[in-house]
Amino acid sequence: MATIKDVARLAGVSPSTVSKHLNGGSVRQENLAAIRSAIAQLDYRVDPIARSLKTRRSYSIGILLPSLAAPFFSSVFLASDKVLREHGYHSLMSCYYADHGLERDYLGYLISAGVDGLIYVPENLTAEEFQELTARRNVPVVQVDRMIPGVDSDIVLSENKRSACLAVSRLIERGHRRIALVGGPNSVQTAKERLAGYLQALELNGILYDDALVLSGELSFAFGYQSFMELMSSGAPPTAIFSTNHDITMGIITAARERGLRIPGDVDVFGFDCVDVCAVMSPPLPVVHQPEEEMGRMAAAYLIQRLDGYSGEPRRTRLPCKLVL
Amino acid sequence: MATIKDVARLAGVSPSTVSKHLNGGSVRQENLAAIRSAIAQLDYRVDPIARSLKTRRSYSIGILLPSLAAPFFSSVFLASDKVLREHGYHSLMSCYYADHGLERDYLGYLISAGVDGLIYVPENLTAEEFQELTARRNVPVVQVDRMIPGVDSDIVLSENKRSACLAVSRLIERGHRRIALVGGPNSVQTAKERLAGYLQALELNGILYDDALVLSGELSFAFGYQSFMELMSSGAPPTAIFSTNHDITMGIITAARERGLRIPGDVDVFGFDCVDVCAVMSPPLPVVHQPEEEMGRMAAAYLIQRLDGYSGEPRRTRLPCKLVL
DNA sequence: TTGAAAGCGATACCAG
DNA sequence: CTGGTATCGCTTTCAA
Repeated sequence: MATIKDVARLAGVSPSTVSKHLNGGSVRQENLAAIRSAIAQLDYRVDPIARSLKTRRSYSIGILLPSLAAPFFSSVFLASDKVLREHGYHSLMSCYYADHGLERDYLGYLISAGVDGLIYVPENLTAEEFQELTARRNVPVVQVDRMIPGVDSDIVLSENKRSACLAVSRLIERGHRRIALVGGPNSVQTAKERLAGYLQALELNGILYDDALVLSGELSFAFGYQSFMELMSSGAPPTAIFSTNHDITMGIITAARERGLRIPGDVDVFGFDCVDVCAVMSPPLPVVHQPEEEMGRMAAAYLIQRLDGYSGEPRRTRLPCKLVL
Repeated sequence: MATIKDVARLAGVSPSTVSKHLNGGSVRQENLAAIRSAIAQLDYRVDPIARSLKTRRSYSIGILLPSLAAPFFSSVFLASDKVLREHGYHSLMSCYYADHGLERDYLGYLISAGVDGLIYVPENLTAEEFQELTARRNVPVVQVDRMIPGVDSDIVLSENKRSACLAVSRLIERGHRRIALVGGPNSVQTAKERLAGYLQALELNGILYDDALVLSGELSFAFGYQSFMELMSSGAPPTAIFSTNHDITMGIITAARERGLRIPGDVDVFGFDCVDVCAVMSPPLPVVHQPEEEMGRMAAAYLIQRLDGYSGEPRRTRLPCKLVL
């Protein structure tokens, strides 16, 4: 691997001059030509490691997320990546597969591995763990989609409670009184908020809360499938289900079909996310659509502002969702 | 941020001694204590950037993949991550969202960003582009799931042709003669191989190839959905469909249900991947199951061997798939 | 505009 | 075992 010195030597200038050119400075015509040719000849490329040791910038952004296989994240991070790239950054993702140990480890790793900033979708970390891992490091973090209560960072969320309430209200308007909720664990703040919205809708409509109708568990296809079977096997099954997660929704739909139950004929279902998939069903499955692209863009924008020196109070943005019926 | 010098000063030893301890060397008892206490007191952590400038090792492995939202990749990289971690490495993923420009850019970026090795799922790059981007760099690459023809690296694939042939043969055994294939673009080697298996099965069974029954396109839900509609709207629709991709399969199933066609009653479908999802349908959708975990583990193992100095010929491994009926 | 020299934070060699 | 010194590759004064 050629170094900047090799280039300098071949071009007959000093390393400083090469460096200057590399970083957009102006150089005398003839030197410019010589440097360019030397670079081409040697296939020289700057070593980002060495560069960032000196500059303390790597122009890479860490993305820490719990799961690869969710269209929601795919959309969010495609959008954030686009913005980041426009500003000269690259995204480096680490997936912790919803594992607490991995989440800790990768958070610590990314923070000290030299990323300039971090977009983080938390799941199981406590505020204390987070503080400990990020203390003294000067890496701005933006939490997306979820948040660790007690962690002060920029945050981009959607209006989970409000959207959930609207969705459930919709089901109530359609005449349902026994509405189940199948969602994520309470350790996930976002799941809690959606549950709160569900409860609010019940309350607003004078419907009594029935413990047996609320199932919280893994954000997975399997959990959705099992939950459906469980709910429908009970003595008093719900007439409608509000599912607060994509994978869960898919599990529910599959289970319903397997049981020979029509949606929405026999049981009504309201989902969250996965608009593309749901829109194509017949009839389309109504869902709460989160503004993935905007969430991604905004997270990236917040991060870039911090990297550009902005140091105001942590911002908490709640983006509105749409009900797609 | 405290540096090794700060620690040395506080501990009353030289940086070299601290470094020795940091890297597992033995140090006199009293110094050990002093160093440890200094590290704790200062919350010192080694700077991986500086370290890797010197050692030329970052203990990070790049993972370059075309898509986040595929359970297949999730399984593969969970498995590879596990192996890599056991050997002290971390995974850093970049997703290029099936975009050629992004694929190029991120490949170049990762290669020069200091990853020690790369696990790569290619899609659109030519061998020339690949060579150019990786030339002179000494980063071992393992291709997984797909391959760029002409690129000599370790490769872990599954037996695409054979599995496809078996799957289609199965459909033929069930009495089908008009079998459609819906799969990926020809630029993806793996898609080609599966098509080849399909053709082989037809030939072995004396079935004439019908151009109208073979649809190649994006590896997406939408393409599967459209393809199904197109196939079933034609004058002579197939009685069975072989789908060579998860997302495509989901699109097909959705479309079939929308049309009110029963699987396998009205139209038979054989899929690829997404075993968990397909197993839970009723009746379970038969699929070719690739050994994701083993693919991931093996890719990681190959990489680690290279990083440990192994320099034999590039290895091409074909892992057998299972038909899950 | 240019280049000599210092330094980013850590490791490695080698003499003591 | 210990520590001085050189060095990794690049950027950054600062004087010329």
